[in-house]
Amino acid sequence: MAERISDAEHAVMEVLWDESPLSAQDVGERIPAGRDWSANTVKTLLGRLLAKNIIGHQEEGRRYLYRPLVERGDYVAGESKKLMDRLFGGKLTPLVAHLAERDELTDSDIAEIEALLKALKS
Amino acid sequence: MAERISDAEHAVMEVLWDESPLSAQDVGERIPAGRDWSANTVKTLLGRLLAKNIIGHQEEGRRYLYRPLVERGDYVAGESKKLMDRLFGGKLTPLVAHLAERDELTDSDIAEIEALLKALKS
DNA sequence: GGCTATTGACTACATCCGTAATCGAGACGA
DNA sequence: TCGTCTCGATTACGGATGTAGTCAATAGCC
Repeated sequence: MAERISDAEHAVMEVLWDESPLSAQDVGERIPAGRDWSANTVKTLLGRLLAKNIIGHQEEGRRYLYRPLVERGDYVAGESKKLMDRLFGGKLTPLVAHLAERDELTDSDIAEIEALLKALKS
Repeated sequence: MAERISDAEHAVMEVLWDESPLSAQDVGERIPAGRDWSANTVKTLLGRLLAKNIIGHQEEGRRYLYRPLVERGDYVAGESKKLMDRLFGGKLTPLVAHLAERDELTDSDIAEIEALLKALKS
């Protein structure tokens, strides 16, 4: 397992993580606009995710309802780790330092993170 | 520009970011073990990176020396942002929170980041 | 001057990805 | 019962990717 989730597949997963189980049609309706897919495309992606055992299905009448088999948290953890490993030698500090250097952290971001860290230490 | 760098290409870039200019052969020798590429593979990747204008070359005798045209920092910034946008709504705080929750932050990580943030505020 | 080794260029090819059309089986209305 | 609509399954297809072989030019060796 631990099969790769492609970008298009990820969009489908976000829908299912947000709400499930859903039919193929429901998923299609919930795909964010901009990603202008035909119903067939959604079905193909669901099929691929099924084949990879990343989602499961249950019959409901003459159609399927799909639900995630993988927790969003697990997926997110894996992706985050991959990025940190690849670009920051596996450490978060350089990532934060990098963002700070790039002025991509506002004062309120900093305050939020400080508060979070304070809470973690208690 | 701002062409996509694939995974295999990224391995080549890391070598060049670390040291440049290098010949194709030098790059091949510096690719980390485990990634067991033939010399031809390295040359193909260099060619693709050249075509995308991500690296440049200069003649040195009858061969080329390659060097990056893109800063590692810029690349890293883009990738980090992409991850945060995709998984954390573009905010760093949830990423930190997520890692903390997963016990992927040691006490010394937390201390380091706190020190970093403190420095940022001054 | 011809043979051989090196180097970049070009070609190859299987897989994955994004996107979608088509097909076949069952459900449903006429 | 027959055509139609709806689903999932299968097939399609161009482009990117990972990996590598072959070709043509050149440069050095004998």
